[in-house]
Amino acid sequence: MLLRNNLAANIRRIRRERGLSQEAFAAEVGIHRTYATMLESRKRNPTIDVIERIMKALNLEVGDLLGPPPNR
Amino acid sequence: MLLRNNLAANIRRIRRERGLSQEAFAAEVGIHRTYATMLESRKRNPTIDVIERIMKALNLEVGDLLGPPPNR
DNA sequence: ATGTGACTTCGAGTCCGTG
DNA sequence: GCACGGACTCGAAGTCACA
Repeated sequence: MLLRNNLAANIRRIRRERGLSQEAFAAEVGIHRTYATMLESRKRNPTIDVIERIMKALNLEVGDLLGPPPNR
Repeated sequence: MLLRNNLAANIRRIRRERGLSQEAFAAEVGIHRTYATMLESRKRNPTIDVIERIMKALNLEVGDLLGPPPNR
């Protein structure tokens, strides 16, 4: 399993758990709306600074974002 | 604590635990010698693909690399 | 509200070397 | 063996128009 895929799945899952649209999520994190879309579709290869901003904005641990997503 | 700092400390710690030089470590992971130096000195902002290559090369979990380093 | 292609700028990542 | 530097390429960051 690729880290990039874990990230995509975890973002989408957590974002929906919290009832956020991609736009609201992007605003929280401080990234562009379209960039958020691209992360969820595994089209980009983000740096750890971006990962960090997501973690801080959503109060997450690294495992929550990059670990294997719960299989559902 | 910044993710970039965790990474730097964890790489250096694990690399030394395994008795690898920076050069040997870089060769294992498949990155450049000088880039390995820069990661350990927190001078660069790697992508998650690089993180992944380090994890796979050294058989690590995300928490081992990006989590808070053991305080010793 | 989500997704895509295209664009510019700047830094990720490599390669040469030095002390 | 490690830190640091300059010069280079290409891809990530960040944005937009449009569907």
